[in-house]
Amino acid sequence: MPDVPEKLTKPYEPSLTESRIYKLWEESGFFNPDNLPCANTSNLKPQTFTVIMPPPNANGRLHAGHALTIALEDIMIRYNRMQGKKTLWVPGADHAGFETQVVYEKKLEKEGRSRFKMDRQDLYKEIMEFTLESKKNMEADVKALGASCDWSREKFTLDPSVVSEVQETFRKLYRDELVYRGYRTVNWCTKHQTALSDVETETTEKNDKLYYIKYGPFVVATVRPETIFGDVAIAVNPKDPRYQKYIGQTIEVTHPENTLKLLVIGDDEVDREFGTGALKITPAHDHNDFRMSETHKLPRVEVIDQFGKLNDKAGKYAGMKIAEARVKVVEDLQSLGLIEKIEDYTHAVPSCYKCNTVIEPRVMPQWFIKMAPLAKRAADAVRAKEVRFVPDNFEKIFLYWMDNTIDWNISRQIVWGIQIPAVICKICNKGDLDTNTPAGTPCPCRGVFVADTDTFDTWFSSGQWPLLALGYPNTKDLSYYPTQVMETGRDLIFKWVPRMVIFGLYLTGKAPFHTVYLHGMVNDKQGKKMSKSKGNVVSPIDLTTKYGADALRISLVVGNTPGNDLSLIEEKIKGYKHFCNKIWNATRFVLTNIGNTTLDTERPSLSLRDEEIFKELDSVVVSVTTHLESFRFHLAGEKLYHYFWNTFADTIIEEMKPRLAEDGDSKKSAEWILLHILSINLKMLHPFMPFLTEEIWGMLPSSKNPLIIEPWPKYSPQ
RNA sequence: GGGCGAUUAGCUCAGUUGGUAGAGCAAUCCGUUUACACCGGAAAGGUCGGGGGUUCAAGUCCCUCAUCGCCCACCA
Repeated sequence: MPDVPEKLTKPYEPSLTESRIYKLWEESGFFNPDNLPCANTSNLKPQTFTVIMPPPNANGRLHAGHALTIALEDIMIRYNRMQGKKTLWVPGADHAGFETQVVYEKKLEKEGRSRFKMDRQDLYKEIMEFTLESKKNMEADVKALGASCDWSREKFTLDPSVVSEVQETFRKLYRDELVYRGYRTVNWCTKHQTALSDVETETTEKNDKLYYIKYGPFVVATVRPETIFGDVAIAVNPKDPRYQKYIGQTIEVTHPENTLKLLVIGDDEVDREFGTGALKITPAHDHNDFRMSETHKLPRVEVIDQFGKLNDKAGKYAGMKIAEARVKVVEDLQSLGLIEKIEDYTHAVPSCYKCNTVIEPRVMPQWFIKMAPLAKRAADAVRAKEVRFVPDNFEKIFLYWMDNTIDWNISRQIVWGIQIPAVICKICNKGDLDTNTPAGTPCPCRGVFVADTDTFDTWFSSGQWPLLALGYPNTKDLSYYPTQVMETGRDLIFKWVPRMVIFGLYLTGKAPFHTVYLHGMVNDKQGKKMSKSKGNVVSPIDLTTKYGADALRISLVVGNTPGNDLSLIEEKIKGYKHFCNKIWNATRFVLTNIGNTTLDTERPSLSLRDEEIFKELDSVVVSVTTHLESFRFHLAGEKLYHYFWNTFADTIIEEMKPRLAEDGDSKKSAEWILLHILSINLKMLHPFMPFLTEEIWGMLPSSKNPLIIEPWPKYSPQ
């Protein structure tokens, strides 16, 4: 019996293989496309294949969804690398502005500290230290999963070059009049003390009361009686015969604290069927009412401050929190006989997606991006099929989003982020680029321009990520742009994907990727979303330790169709660990039975039955290749699994056993068949199960290059 | 109120252009034959959510209903 490596005589043990093999790959340099054979041999420009990794948040460990991302992207990358393409996968880390700030604030809270009592610079420095430390852990997790990405090109969203380019984009938008300083209602979180974009709010069902309040000749229905001090008008539908006669009149309304003069306006937006058909207008604390104040030129009276308390406009209610004031105001209105009735009412209320605090719309000066023209270009590109979606029904969702944009508030009142390169006047709220107007310049309003301390919404920088990750505007790597595939979670179809398309088109005229592959969410075994509060979070690193990265990877991919959610079932991973061992044991059998046959041994003459075996293998190669080209990774993986186990191991090996016991040509050809089928299987399995296959590849007699750069099998060897 | 997805074997899910239903796990029986018990073999298990339609043929296309899930939404 020929010698087989000692480790092959025992069951497969991933922990003895994985970190060693990863190191081998790193040292080979093949993660970097500049070192690939195709980069150095041909004088022709080799075809490139590029994927930009969605940069994981550098504020914790990877979760199960990341593992799916890594598995899918690494499959694409390894497959295309083996196809001989100049293949680049750029890793990154996201500072994740508000997300990280929230994580860090929780940490501060536990220590009995508060960001509001800290110096901006000190806070920034602390979060930076925390982030850089977390970043290391996150990167170790990415490596543990086997990601064959080019670490020499890794980017962090707070790298100085990234920061300055993000700021430059803002300046360009400003010059192109696509960014403006607006004074409008924004989504204000009273806990986190910052404005949020619409995608950072979550609507939750709330049971409230609907109060019918007498307003002079009207009765208006409202859930927010505490805002009556900010009322400036009553709106009715102009077609409503009940109220038509009042339109244009000013009516006097008595409240507990004061008497208001309210203009009656007619507006088609008012639903005649809801409530009483008459609506009180509070422009400073309601997005709708604000819009009406624009069309009808109404004043805006602020009555709630940044902490969610009533201000002195509310007289004796000043200083009270919203909930408390509501109770008191209702009591007082009732004693004045001004409440006609109170109904139970269930409605959807936007709240902060991090702390669930009800969002308070507040009028604030902030920077906004004009979305309509940018979104139109993105929609056009998608309609022209310059960008396609897998699965394709996401195209509809994307287009719906692009056709219904509202201007994007990019100012955040937090320190953790990229500072907006602007100056503002705190008196008149005018703003300008820092490069146009240096801080300290007097403002015509007799104020003075000071540096804006606000930071960008994190999606403003991540929206430019495909370019930033390639070092834009530095041209060295721009030959990799546009990239081929953007693979990410389906929840990012509106948070992230459109912004990347928009900025890619805006900055270069080209969409940043041709294909958007969206995977579903990885849920727990009951199909429930994983969350820390539910305590059902499963760490991919724990699973890797227990079953091996290969088993985890392929179990996440097989049976998982794009766009659909996946239940993470440990039994399934265990099943694929068994598959790893099956491959391991089949290899042991082959290597102990092939005598002197090597990968270089010439093809012997084959029987008719042997030809059939290779014909079947050919059809597997064709089908696996087609599936991979068509993003059907789940089918490619399943096909390989069954071919290896049921056909190769159960049938072909068994069939060859008697021949191996003989002597002569039949034995020789049997040896050759076994080694070659094993070798072709290893190549095709490599993108799915890189560690195990690379380890075994190195044991095959006369294998030279590492498997990572072996050519993808096209057809059976002749 | 709108949109999307799902509904297939006990469980988790596949089933690409329509052509007589598949896998893993679980459960049943047999087997320890020198790659592997993290194994092999055998058998069992589904009127593909209901109803209609198109077709020679439908899990697959169309309509409709039901249930579940997700997302979006400015009727105060």
